[in-house]
Amino acid sequence: MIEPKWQRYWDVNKTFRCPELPDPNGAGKLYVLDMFPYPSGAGLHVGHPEGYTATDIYCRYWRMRGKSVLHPMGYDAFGLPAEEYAIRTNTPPRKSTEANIANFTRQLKMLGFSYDWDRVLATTDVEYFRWTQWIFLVLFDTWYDPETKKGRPISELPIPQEVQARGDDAVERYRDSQRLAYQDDALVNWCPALGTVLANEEVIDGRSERGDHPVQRIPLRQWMLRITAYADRLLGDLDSLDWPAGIKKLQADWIGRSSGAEVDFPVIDPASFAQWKQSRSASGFPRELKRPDGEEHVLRIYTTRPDTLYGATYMVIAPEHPLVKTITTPEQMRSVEAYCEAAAFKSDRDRTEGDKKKTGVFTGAYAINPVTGLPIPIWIADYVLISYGTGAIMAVPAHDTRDYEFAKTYGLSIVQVVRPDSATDEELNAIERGEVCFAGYGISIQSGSLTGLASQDAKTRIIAELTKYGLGREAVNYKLRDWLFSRQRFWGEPFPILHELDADGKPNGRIRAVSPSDLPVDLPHLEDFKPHGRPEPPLAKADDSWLYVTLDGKRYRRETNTMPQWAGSCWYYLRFISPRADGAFVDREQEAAWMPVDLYIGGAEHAVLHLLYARFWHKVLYDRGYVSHTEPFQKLVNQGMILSYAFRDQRGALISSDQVIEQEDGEVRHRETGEPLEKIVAKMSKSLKNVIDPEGVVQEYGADSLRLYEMFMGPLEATKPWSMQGVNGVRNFLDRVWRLIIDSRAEENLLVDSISDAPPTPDQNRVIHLTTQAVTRDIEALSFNTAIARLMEFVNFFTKETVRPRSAMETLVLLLSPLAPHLAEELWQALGHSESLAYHPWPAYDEALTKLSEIEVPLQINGKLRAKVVVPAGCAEADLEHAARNHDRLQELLGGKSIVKVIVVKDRMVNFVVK
RNA sequence: GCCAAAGUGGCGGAAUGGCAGACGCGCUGGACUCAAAAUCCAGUGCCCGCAAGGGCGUGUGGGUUCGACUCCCACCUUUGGUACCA
Repeated sequence: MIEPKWQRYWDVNKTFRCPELPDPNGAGKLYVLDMFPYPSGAGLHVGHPEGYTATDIYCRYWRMRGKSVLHPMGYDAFGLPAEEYAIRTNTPPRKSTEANIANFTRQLKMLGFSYDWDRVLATTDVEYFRWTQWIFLVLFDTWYDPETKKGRPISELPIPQEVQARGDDAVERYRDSQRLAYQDDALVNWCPALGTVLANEEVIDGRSERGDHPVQRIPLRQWMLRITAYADRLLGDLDSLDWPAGIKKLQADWIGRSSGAEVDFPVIDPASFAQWKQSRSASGFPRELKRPDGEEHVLRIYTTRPDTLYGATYMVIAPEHPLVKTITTPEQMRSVEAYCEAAAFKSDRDRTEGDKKKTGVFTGAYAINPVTGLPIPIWIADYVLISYGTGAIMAVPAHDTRDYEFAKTYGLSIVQVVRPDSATDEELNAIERGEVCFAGYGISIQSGSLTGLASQDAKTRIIAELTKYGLGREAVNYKLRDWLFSRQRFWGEPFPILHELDADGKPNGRIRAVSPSDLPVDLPHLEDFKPHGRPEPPLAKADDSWLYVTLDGKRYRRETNTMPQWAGSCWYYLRFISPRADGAFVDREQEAAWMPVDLYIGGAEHAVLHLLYARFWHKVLYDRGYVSHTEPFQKLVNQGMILSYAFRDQRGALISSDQVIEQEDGEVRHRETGEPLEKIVAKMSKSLKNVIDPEGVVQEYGADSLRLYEMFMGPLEATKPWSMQGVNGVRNFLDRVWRLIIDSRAEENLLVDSISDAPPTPDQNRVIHLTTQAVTRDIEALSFNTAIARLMEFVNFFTKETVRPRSAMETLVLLLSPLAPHLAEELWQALGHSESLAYHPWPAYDEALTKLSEIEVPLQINGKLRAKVVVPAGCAEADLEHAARNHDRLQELLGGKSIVKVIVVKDRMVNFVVK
């Protein structure tokens, strides 16, 4: 078994240990990162080795090219599955997590990845999350200055006069409200059965994804991170990144910047509108609306289409809007209350999923359209979300599909104010009659001073007018929300936060950060961390000795929420740089030397959450001067998903693969019914019994075969199906490489007789240089499938050669070594080397030697291939044309036709255009 | 609905606008063998033809070009993602 031998060798010799700083005499630094795995009990699946092999090849290649390579691995080990498993088996999560990590490490080493194992870390290591907590304190100690567009220390926060006047307590509260980490009452998905809040993604149709338990929306005081402050920078800096365009777009859409205007609609008697307008004209547009009081109410809306303001025929506010209670008329109160109550029960997802039938209820109240002066009805509908914009909209049914649908349902009036630039009369009539909704840009009509303007110009114009009369202003909105950062779970990082208690032992609302010198705040030992059905975190059940702290004569209770799983993965790439650093989360000098990550490979499922969260933390750390770059991951590549074959019967039902018989003619039938089945490609799943276990593949075919197959399947970024026959194919190739060099009849590794010290023949030399060139280019481009194909061609060629120069075989072994390192090391040794080839210089190639002296050039007539002519390589175009014209076959075909034009491409082709 | 990626032999897939199908799987034939496996050699897009050769071929329809898998337009299909964001 040569694989364990070399794995031991690399381990014992620490072959892939990375220096603290890049070698100043080397070819530069390279930081290559894998998305570290969640160590589940199931072990590695075939998707892990795909990305990990790709990065491993890249690293091994660049080491041979002389770069200092940082290539670490770790574990993202906090999280709900571990906790659930712990509850089921009644074992502490730390114990099962450690066992899973040990298993993952064993499996990863079995695949021969060239990680620097001295740098391994887990987010659950106390010494790791000590610094996760420390970074949280940085967030807590930072406010975002919109002037400089930077995060700054909270001590530099200017305190407004009126706050200062109200005393220290008010100042403290004001500071707390401006921090990047702050507490807020948020509506959360609370699942009593699971005893935790759930992310929106974990709730389906009002029930939990796990266990199918009911989920309620309840307000809970939660920790939030002010990621919205960084929305503009997170969006703008995407430009500088070498990421797939699709992922950038996904992030941009997630941030969801839109621009438009805010407009105020007064809820008053039409008779007093003129007076209101005049007072607004004088006072200007108020920065913030006063809390609802007295007679005069104002609805502020946000719109991206202020140019359609004249077409606003009604308004809609969210059921949670603060004005619901105050403006609803007594007659409507009952139905409004019923509607709002029903809406409260639904989650955001519920409200937006399923059938999109619009529902709503009339408040009985009217607002004045500030440009037409006409009263328009105010409705409540759950298609308006309180969490976006101002929670209220102006409805323009003629030019917004949602408003249109709503208006049609409730018989509200539709007024057209935009005419399409180009449309048939029929279409124009249909819009005019309100039979269709036109949501595009065009020319404003029936819109006062805007009439005749193109939509974009109308926007600019109306915003100017609104601003002038104090009715509105230009505004920007984001879909991105602040990040709900706390969880009611045991298995996560405790917050380094203390709540001050009053004399009765109740929190008085003042909070205090744990001093950095008192970190880490370790998890307490809990006998019972099971959910109890109340939204109190499990840590509340900790011993008093953990829970209560006395500092400076004051009593405090620890924060009992824990951080979400994302926390640890937000900065692990920094810890890898100096994993044992004691005085800081990362060593400054080393950070500056290794960052940014030059290549980051992982699945596309992290396109938004992890990659956005990590960028956010990095920018805060940058603003506070702790890291030297604005972005962490310079180049990102998403590996494609590996699928597996599955079977479907005539009704379309999926059939478990152990129920299937494949016949010799390729037909597949059901084992019991004999029914013919369709072979399809599907995600691997337990129920389909089509899961491929990488460990089993290693046992049967070897790690090099698994690595090579996963790279040979197709382009790294493509989704592709697994085929065991394909694994066998690459295994055959590796065997052929072995037999090319090693005499398999002998017991020991003796070289085959045909290997000689003779120099390569010109033909052989051409193959050597051509292959070196192609493999070099392909590995650098992460095009491993074609690199392997080129090596196969090399082997096919030399298998036929009866004299195989040693130098050619050495080149082959070196070119193969990043892809199939175990076999390559063994062959390298057999070829007489005592050192590992891991740092042996990569073979060089001479482009001149890759060229043939004579080439065959295709001859076309009217673009159709008709003949070929052999000419010296690089021969002049005139000579090439001459050779083509003199070609017998071509002359025959050209006979009697007049040549209109001849296109000659040097070394490529000649095309005769004839009539 | 919207967004993204992709449609090439029996299958996975190759092809800076210039010989479509590299490489692998599968299949067919041959060598070796008592036989089988393994291995090696040859062939393998489809159609017509004994052959030489010819015709047709990269989802569909159009376009640009001397020349299109590749560029442009429209459409169809598949796979991901997303969902009332005003």
